[in-house]
Amino acid sequence: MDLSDTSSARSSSLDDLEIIEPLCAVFRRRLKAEGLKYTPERAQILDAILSMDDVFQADRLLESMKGQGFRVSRATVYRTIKLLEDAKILQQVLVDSEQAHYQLAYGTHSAGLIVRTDTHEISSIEAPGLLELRNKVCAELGLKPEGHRFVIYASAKPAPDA
Amino acid sequence: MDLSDTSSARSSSLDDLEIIEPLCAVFRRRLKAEGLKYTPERAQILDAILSMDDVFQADRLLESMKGQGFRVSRATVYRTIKLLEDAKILQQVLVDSEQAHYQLAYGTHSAGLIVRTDTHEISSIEAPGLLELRNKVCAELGLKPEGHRFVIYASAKPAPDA
DNA sequence: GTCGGTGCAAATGCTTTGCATTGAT
DNA sequence: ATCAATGCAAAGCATTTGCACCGAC
Repeated sequence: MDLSDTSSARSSSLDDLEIIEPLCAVFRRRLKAEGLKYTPERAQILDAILSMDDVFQADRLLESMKGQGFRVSRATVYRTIKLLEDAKILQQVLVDSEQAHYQLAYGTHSAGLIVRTDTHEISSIEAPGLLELRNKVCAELGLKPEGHRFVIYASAKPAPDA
Repeated sequence: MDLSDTSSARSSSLDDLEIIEPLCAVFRRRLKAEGLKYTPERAQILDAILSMDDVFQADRLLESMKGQGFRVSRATVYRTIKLLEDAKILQQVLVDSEQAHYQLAYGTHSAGLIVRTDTHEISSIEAPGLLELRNKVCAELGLKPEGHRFVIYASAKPAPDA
């Protein structure tokens, strides 16, 4: 199963489609291309993901869905997340070694994240030059870059008084 | 338990000590400062770590030790790794969401890693400017930087023929 | 009507923990 | 001697999987 295939009639990348085509349509198309089915559960899960924070965890997603009255099983949530990863709609981000975190892959976040060590909030950041740095390093080593990730850990500054 | 305390007689940071003081001495001192014991198992584990690859996993460490005829329990390995992390001798690096990976914290690796997606080899890299980038981003957000990590995923270049 | 999908519960795999015993200081 | 450390086996947790039933195509 390779949902990342882009050699269909519309071969544009996700980046191009995000604005003009809703993600659910992208997903549906990728599924069909693999002979897989676009079920209500999968639609609901993608929908719920769109209403989550930038970076979320599978368990929180399930929790959120249950809170909204959806009846999905944990297994289906995990299975669908995996499908969305395969389809390059979702990507895993490594924040800590506890639970997997995910974020939408469209919009070409510069793969930069800032993790608040005090509040545990996570957000994407603009960190220019990473791509170039990555490519330079890979070129020097004679390797083909596949991806990269930059995570900053930070906390609130101490009160400026005293 | 706070092994990271550096307010003892010798208050220099690990970075200063790495060359002039063997890590086992550092560890021993930090343990003593906390009223903990420097056991043969702990010494052996630290020793085994020094002979591991730059980046290693707890399980591989245990395996390697068993291969060398040491008789440590899995529990002790995990417990000691945690102590070494507390003591800032070891640090966790996030490479994938499967298993935790560790590397020695001394030597001020620039917190850059390259992960081969084909062979799964992991090595540290020099990636200049990351610290500055981190500090700049944090300054803009009014946050205090605590740490950062840059991971590049790459594979062998396809054969240059054809 | 066919496969693939779903939910459930059991299984997995890494890591942690309770407890009785052992050992460093 | 004391109090922490060890080893074992059991427990925990996030995630995955087997299986019987269900439903999208």
